[in-house]
Parts: sequence; structure tokens; C-alpha cells
Amino acid sequence: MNIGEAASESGVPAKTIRYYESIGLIPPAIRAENGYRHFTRFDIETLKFIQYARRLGFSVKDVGGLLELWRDKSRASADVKALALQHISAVEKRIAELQSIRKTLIDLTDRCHGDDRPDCPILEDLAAGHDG
Amino acid sequence: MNIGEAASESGVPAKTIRYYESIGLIPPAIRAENGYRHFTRFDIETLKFIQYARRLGFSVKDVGGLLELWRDKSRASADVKALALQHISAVEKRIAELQSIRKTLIDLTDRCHGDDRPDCPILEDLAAGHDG
DNA sequence: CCTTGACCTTCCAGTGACTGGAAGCTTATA
DNA sequence: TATAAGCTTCCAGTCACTGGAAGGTCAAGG
Repeated sequence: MNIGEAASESGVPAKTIRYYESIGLIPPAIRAENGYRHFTRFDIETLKFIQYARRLGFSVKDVGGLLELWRDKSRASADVKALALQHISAVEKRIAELQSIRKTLIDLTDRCHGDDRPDCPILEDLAAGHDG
Repeated sequence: MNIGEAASESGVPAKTIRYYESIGLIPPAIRAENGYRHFTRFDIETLKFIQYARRLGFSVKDVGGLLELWRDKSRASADVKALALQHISAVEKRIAELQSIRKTLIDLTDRCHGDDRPDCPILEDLAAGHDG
């Protein structure tokens, strides 16, 4: 199938498929006589794999690693698990950061009356340039 | 003071201060006769304001808006609060996404024995290309 | 006086992960 | 036959910096 159909089948935009090919995440597609890329069912599966891993927040580089492990039938599951665990702790760290940010923002907005008067603790606190 | 001192006083790297000037987030610094930028106490306060707002996850564009509101003594606190509330909901949305991702990843890793055997539900699930 | 090193300047390029658009093919449809 | 859709490549832009090269300036030591 052509790239457009591959895109709608896999959910990965055509533009992004070409991009993945250009950075070597996927191997160069076979070309038809007219120069059009040709995709197989297996290519679609690979694209779906990539998309799902990306939705789980793995970087493209990590996805490359996962694809290698996926293709390598003899790899140890420990390798995959290690990558996933590492990613979980990165996600957890980011969640904690965002929760701390949220807490600060809610505290600030709670103290701001939010009407047409100009005095606003949000700006005052930002201006105080806190370290925390 | 010169840019190096401004950087250590404010916590914003010299490189980043120049960048902020180049994109117009801060006004062009006054220059000494030798061409060096000159920063006042007030410039440092502005840089601290920016840094704190950035740490709270506001985009540089949003910070520009906050700076304008900060400089405008007659602005309504409602404008500031609106920007902050909008940002809070973006942060909350991101937290929810990350928590969902975390849940999925933990589920996957729990089911992966993580030893030297090759079978691994993480890769299997990724290959299944889930929609959720 | 000269050198060394730290500091400053500008400009260009790279990051990550796409995305938009131009210019120019081919193919399908009315 | 016209036109519209789909394909190709390549270049540029996004966001918020960051690194590095090439070169000017300044203070201290020998």
C-alpha cells in the first residue's frame, strides 16, 4: 500500500512516517516503479508499535531501542523491563514536579481576588523571585 | 554590572539572558563604552521574575504577557488570574496524562518477569498496538 | 611590555520530534 | 482533457535554549 493508506491504517501521519525513515527509526521503504513508497502489513504493525510506545512517552531514541529488542527474538526480557522501569521513574519525577507547580499556582490564584483592582499576589510573588 | 554578574545574581545563564533580549522578552540592555551590556538591580529583578515564572511552567510567550501585566500598574488582577487558571488546567491535564501513562507502564512491567528469558508482555503489548 | 586567562561580543548550528509549505511528479476521476 | 488528489524531495519553522567558533577587552603576574 502507499504511504497515505499506511498512514490511515497505522495512525501515523505520512509526514511522520517519512520523518521516521529519514532518521533511521524504520528502514527505508521499498519503492514501486513510480518511486512511491510501498508498505506491507508488517510495516503497519511496526508503525503501530512505534505510535503506542510514543504515546507512552518513550523518546524516539528509546523506541529505537525497543524496536531492536522486539526484533531480536533472543533478547532477555530483563533488558526491556529495565528500559520501562527507567521510564517509569522519569514519568514519576515529572508528575511530582507538575504537582508541586500546581500546588504553588493554586495557592497563588487562591490569594488573588481576580477582579478589576490591580493588586495581585500572583505578580507580587513572581516579582519576589522565590527559590523553591 | 556585566552579564556574568547579572547571570549569577539572577540565576539566569548569560547565554539565556542574551537569548531573551534577542527575542524581545526583555528590552535591549544599555551598553557600556566597550560594548558590554550593563544591568541594573531592576533588570535582575525582572530576570528573577522570568525565571520563577518559567519554573512554574509558563511558556516564554506567557511570561511576556505576565511581564506586561506586571509593568502595567493599572491592569486588572482578573487578567493575571485568568492566565494563571488557564495554566493550572493545562498542568492538571498533563498530570492526568502522565498518571495514565504511569499506570499502563506499571501494569506492563508487573507482568514482565524481567529475567533472561525472551518472552516479555511489554513488547507483546506494544506490538498489539493498543488504542488506549 | 607581554602574556595569560577570564570575560565579553556576535553569529551559526544543533537539540527533539515533528509540521507546514513550495515545486514538481503520477494517478484517478469527471 | 482538465483537474484534483496523492506522491516525491527539500527547506524552513516550531520551542527554549545551548554549544562552539572567532574575535575584542580587561586585570593580574612576571
